[in-house]
Amino acid sequence: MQVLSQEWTDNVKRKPVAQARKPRADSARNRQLLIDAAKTAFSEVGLNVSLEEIARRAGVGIGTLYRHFPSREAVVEAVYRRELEQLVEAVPHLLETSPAGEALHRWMHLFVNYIATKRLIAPSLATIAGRTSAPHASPVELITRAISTLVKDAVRSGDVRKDIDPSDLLRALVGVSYGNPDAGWEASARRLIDILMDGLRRKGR
Amino acid sequence: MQVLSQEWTDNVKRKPVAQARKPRADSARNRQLLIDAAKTAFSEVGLNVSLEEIARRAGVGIGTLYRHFPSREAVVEAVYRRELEQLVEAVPHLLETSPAGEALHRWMHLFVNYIATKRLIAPSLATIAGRTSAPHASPVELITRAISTLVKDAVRSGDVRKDIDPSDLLRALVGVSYGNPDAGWEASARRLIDILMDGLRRKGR
DNA sequence: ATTGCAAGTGGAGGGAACCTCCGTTTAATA
DNA sequence: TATTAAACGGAGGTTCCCTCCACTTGCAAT
Repeated sequence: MQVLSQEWTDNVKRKPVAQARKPRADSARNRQLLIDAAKTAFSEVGLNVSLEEIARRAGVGIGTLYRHFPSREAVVEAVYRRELEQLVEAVPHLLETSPAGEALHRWMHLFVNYIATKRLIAPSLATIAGRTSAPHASPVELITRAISTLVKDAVRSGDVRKDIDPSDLLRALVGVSYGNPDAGWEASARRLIDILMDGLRRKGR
Repeated sequence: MQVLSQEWTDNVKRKPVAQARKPRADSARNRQLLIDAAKTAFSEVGLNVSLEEIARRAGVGIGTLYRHFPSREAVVEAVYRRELEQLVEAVPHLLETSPAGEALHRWMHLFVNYIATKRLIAPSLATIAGRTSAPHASPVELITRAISTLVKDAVRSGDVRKDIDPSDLLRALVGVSYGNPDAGWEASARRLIDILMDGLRRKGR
């Protein structure tokens, strides 16, 4: 489920004049440790947590953090990117291990996690938004594709009613997550999602 | 045109047991100097300009800055608030010194200034949004009221056509300012405003 | 296995920014 | 003019940022 690091992906595409060596295992491991540590540190301490503390939590030196992420924003972006990746890549996994209806239901809860992270880091994400280079699909696209797959499967298997448009469902998810008083929005969103799911299951009896 | 400082307004309301002394003139002056310095420093250096530089530009000590604004966010908020105040309070002044049509035109350009500031400081404004206490009118309300006054006067005086809804005009202003590529949005917005104004003046001939 | 070495690591340290604290100054009143 | 509380300023302790480089480690070739 873990995706390869961005650097490695890039290296593969590099011109193969004396082809590059495989990246070291510890490098990739440390990168993951740093992103994990950053995510929890952001939520526990706040967005202004010192980079030194993030390095400490990850069990690496501050120099290592700076090699992987040249700036605070790079750290934030990495956290966000990974969250998005996990959301998208969870789809095939969920469809393999659960009935399609339940896969959809679980994914909607993952979506709440994603929004939680996004809310947390939105302030410093703002400055880098709109800077996406050409070959990257937009988050909205990726998410739309993901939910469409799930809905289609769930409809085909008869787990949910036919008259449901994935885009409508996505709008509902965004609605229950965003247009909300700040305190307790997450619990509220999860309750509403469960209700929504119940509604989806009674297929227009 | 300058509004009284927040502190003084509050003091007036305080219980008059041995009534408070008038606040010192230098205090209010320094507050204004700080806000001015902060605004230009933000636009010239960036949002991360050090508070020490802001104090230096204002010609006051760092301790003075911290007495007036306990945190960086407080500075940002003060800049934004004053910008909003100026936008709203410009209305009567403009109406006194210009024909109603020109007052409206000039105000629309002030609106671009306001948006420019807002764009600049939006990232750190995000964290304090939605924290407004009860007795404060929302920015949208204030602005709507302002533009309504201007439009009504301009219609009454015959400077602009009758079939113009202030809300529509506001939406247009937001449109030309926001939904735009980042570079050069300001010049573009000003050109469009001039065109818009020409349109408003030909009263459905 | 051994070895060469590029890639990766860690943390000391210089510099910048934050923020407090308190002795000094100054504006408002009597 | 004298009094006094409010406001000022900036030294300095603390924290954080970020670079630099001597050291370590994993990959690949032998």
